[in-house]
Parts: sequence; C-alpha cells; structure tokens
Amino acid sequence: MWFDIHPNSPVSICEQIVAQVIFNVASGGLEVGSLIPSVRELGARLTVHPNTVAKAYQELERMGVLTVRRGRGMEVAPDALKLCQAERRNRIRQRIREALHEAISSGLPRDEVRRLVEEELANHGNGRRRERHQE
Amino acid sequence: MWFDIHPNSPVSICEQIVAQVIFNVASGGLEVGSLIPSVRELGARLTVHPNTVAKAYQELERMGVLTVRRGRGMEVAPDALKLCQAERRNRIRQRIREALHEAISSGLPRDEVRRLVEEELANHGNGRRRERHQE
Amino acid sequence: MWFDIHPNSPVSICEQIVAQVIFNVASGGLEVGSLIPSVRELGARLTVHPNTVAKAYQELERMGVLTVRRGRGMEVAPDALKLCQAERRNRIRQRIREALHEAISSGLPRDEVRRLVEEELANHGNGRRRERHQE
Amino acid sequence: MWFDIHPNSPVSICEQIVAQVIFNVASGGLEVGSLIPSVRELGARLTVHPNTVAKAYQELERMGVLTVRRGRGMEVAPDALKLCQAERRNRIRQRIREALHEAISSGLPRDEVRRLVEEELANHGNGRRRERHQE
DNA sequence: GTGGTCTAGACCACA
DNA sequence: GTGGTCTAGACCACG
Repeated sequence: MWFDIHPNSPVSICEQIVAQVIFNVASGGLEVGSLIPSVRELGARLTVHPNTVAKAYQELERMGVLTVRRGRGMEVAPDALKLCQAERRNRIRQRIREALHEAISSGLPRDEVRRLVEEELANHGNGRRRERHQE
Repeated sequence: MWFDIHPNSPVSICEQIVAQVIFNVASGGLEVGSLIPSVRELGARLTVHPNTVAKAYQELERMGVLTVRRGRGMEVAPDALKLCQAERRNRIRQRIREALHEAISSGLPRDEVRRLVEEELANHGNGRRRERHQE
Repeated sequence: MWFDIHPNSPVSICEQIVAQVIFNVASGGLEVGSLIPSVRELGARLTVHPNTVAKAYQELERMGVLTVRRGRGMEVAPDALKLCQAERRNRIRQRIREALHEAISSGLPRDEVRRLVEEELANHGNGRRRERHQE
Repeated sequence: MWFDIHPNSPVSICEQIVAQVIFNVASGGLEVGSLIPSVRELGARLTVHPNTVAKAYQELERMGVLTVRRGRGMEVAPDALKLCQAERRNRIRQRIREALHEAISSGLPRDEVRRLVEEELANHGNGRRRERHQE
C-alpha cells in the first residue's frame, strides 16, 4: 500500500486519499479482504488529521470499496477489485478528457496539443518515475 | 470574445474567467489595446456577481494581462499577447502532465493509458461536440 | 507653468493637478493675476479628461487659489502666492512626517532610517533631476 | 504583534494590514512558523470585516509571507523573515524617496527641505509621541 | 458610465 | 474551529 499526498494541492487531501485507495485496490497493492490501516494509523503516517482520513474512508464505504468489520476495522470489500478497476479507468479517462478538452478549446492548434501530449507521454515513459505497482 | 463558465466546476468561477481571458487573448479573440467588457457587463452576461468578475480582472492586472484605464475601464496590455500565449501553453502542458502522471501512477498499464489518450484525442478531433467539464 | 502627471499613480490625477498648480503658484511659475489654461486646453495638453481638470479647478477655487473671471476664464487669486507657499510647506511637511513616521513605526532601526534619508537626499541633490522653478 | 489601522486613510484597510504584517514579521514581532490570528479573530480585533482581512492574507500568501495550513489557519512562511526585511526596507525607501522628490520638485528650496526633514526626524526621535497619519 | 473597497451574510470543504 | 468563494448591495473617486 502506497500513498503520495500533496497537502497544498488544489485537490483536497480527503479526495487524494480516496483516489489512492481506489488505485491501490485496482492495481493489487491492496488485496480484497485485507484490513486497511486504521484512521489513526494512516493519519499519523501521512501527517494528516484523522478526521480527514475518516471522511475518506466513509466515502469509500459509501462507494462499496470498503466495508466495516465491527471491532476489527475496515477491510477491502469482496467485489472491490472489479469496482476499483472500473472506477480507476473512469477517473483517468475523465481527467484526460478534461485536459484535452481544455487544451483544444483554449485555441491552441491541434497539432500543438498533440505535440505536448507526446512530449509528456515520452517523459513519463522513460524511467522518469518508477511506479511501485503493476497490474 | 467567448466565454464558457461552469458554475459547479471544482475550479472557481473567478479562476475560470481568468483562464478564459488568457485563452481569448492568446488566440486573438481579444486584441491588444482593446477595452474588455466592464465588470458589470460581463457579470450580467455570465450571470455572475460583478465582484467576482472584478476579482478576476484584478488578478489579470497583476499578471500584466490587463491595464486600468482610469474611469474608462480595462484594456488588454501592450505585451499581453506574448504573455498569454506562453501562459496558455504552460497551463495546458501542466494539465496534460498532471493527467498523465496520475494515469501512470495509478498503476494503469502504460499502453492502456496511451489507448485512452488516443481515444480522447480522436473524439476531440472529429465531429463529437464539446464535452461538459462536469456539472 | 509646468506639469508632471502620472496617470497610474495611486494619487488621483485630479489631486495631482491641484498640487501642481499650488506648487507652480508658490514657486512663481504661475503669477498672481495671470489667466490659467482653460479646462479644455489643459485637458488636451495632459491627455486628461476635461472633467478631471474642471474638478481640480473647482477645488482650487474653493481653496482660494483661483478665482473666476466671468467670460474670460480663471485666474490666480490676488493672495494666492502667500496661500500657496504656506500650503506647499504644509503638504511637504506632512508627506515627510508621514514617511518618517511609517519608517520609524515599521521597526526599522532609527539609524537605518536616517541612512536611507541621507541617501535619498543626496540622490536628489546631485543633479539627478533638474527642476524648472526656483523660488 | 501590533496593529494600528486608520479607517479613513487614503490607503486601503487591506493594504494597511498587509504592510503591518510585513513590518511585524520583519521586526520579529511575528515569528517564522507561528500561526497568525485567524481572519475572524483579527477582523474582530480591528473591527474590520473578516473578508477584508482574508483579502490581505491572500495577498501575503501570494508574496510568500504566509502559507496556508489547511483547516488550521495560516502561518508565517519559512523564509518570510528575509523577505519581509527586504520588503520593509524597499517600502520605506520608496516612501522617503517619493516624499523628497515631491518636496524638491515642488520648488521648495533645497535647504528648506532639509530643514523640514531634520525637524521631523528630531520630532520622531525625542519624546513626541506617535502622530496620527490622518483621520 | 468605469473600477476599488468595504460590509454583510451565506455556504463549502477541511481539520 | 479554519480559510475560500460567492452573492448582495453600498459608497467612493474618476471621467
């Protein structure tokens, strides 16, 4: 399980936690049925307020990704893998769609947009960053 | 000059106005030296409070995109074209970079990411009309 | 008669005109009894809205610096010289007082303040700028 | 931490707050890393609307003087001390420069200007308590 | 008419 | 509790 939190990002810490849990489940870093860290533990690890973690967990429970195991904590729900893979795909697609839409509607020439995309795609391909999970 | 405001977007109305003025200047829809709509007029057109427009205009003035013509209004600054084209490029690149970074670091296989990009790039090129960001 | 207007100064154009007329009278650049330029003429010369000039003239009339000569325009009032010399002195003193007060109350060490004052006084002394009027 | 707000000054309340925070940081009255009063608290203390304080804080954040601690408040940024000392110096110098420039270009004899400066400098040094800017 | 500022009060997300 | 944003409406100086 792996987290990368940016406290000053425009996207809230809560949302970042939600997304990263989904991504971790989708990529197998968090297995179905496994207990996830407690609110306090994760809060301490990320130096984030426990309430914020709790809120993220609630959201994930609402989505069906997590389920409460009374007295033990929360675990990844039985059908979370499928769910998270779909959700991950949707989120990524949505983000890409928005970025490209903004790019095109900004008036930037279409081939310029494609060039930027290729550049960034190349940057992310050549070891600029090593990911921890592979599907 | 063309505006497309999404009141329920996570990005604030004020920031949307800022971005769209920049894009309009960059693409020539707003010419250097021309007066831009008054805060009241644009507010009415976008059904947004004039104060919100004023805040956006002030940010644009700080950036050097607009200059005040006391008692007359605000106009596009002399060197705004260059400025806005650079700014537009940076913003678009940043958005694309973030989307791709998130995509890759989510664990989604690299070729899957590329496939999504190609799909969306194609959609935005041919026929398919504008997407709503989110509403 | 000599004017130096800064359109983007925080102090309004109107106030700048008022001050500069006072300074011109005080230093003899504008003689008692002489007609001053018309609102339209000065407005054109300074590329300033005639209304702005008119407002400044009204203020000066209220102060007793200018008097209306019906059908001919406005002229420098009989006792304007004394008035303007006193007013100039007060304004300058006030400005200096405010600047020094701000400097001291900002917590900047007193000798540091004096050093800054000496520096600027020296700069203004050594031909950095040639003034047009001498009393 | 010490504030002195003049509601009827020509310089806006917001700008006064900005300047005084800078001065407080520069003189050590506000320490790096410490939380500053919340917008509501400072607003109440200065009998100013919280929005006005918030606007000042945002400007300070843009300058790099303050940083947001999400959900907790705002604190003095790590490198704010250096920043504010430089900024204070620049502001004071600028004010002094402007006052002296106006004095000289008003046609007031140079030694008269110096006399006024010496007078005020003496006043601010010995005994005489704080002047009201203008009210 | 223009922008600039302020007050007032509301709602939101975050901790 | 914190700041961020928005609406609403007021007043001001300027042109």
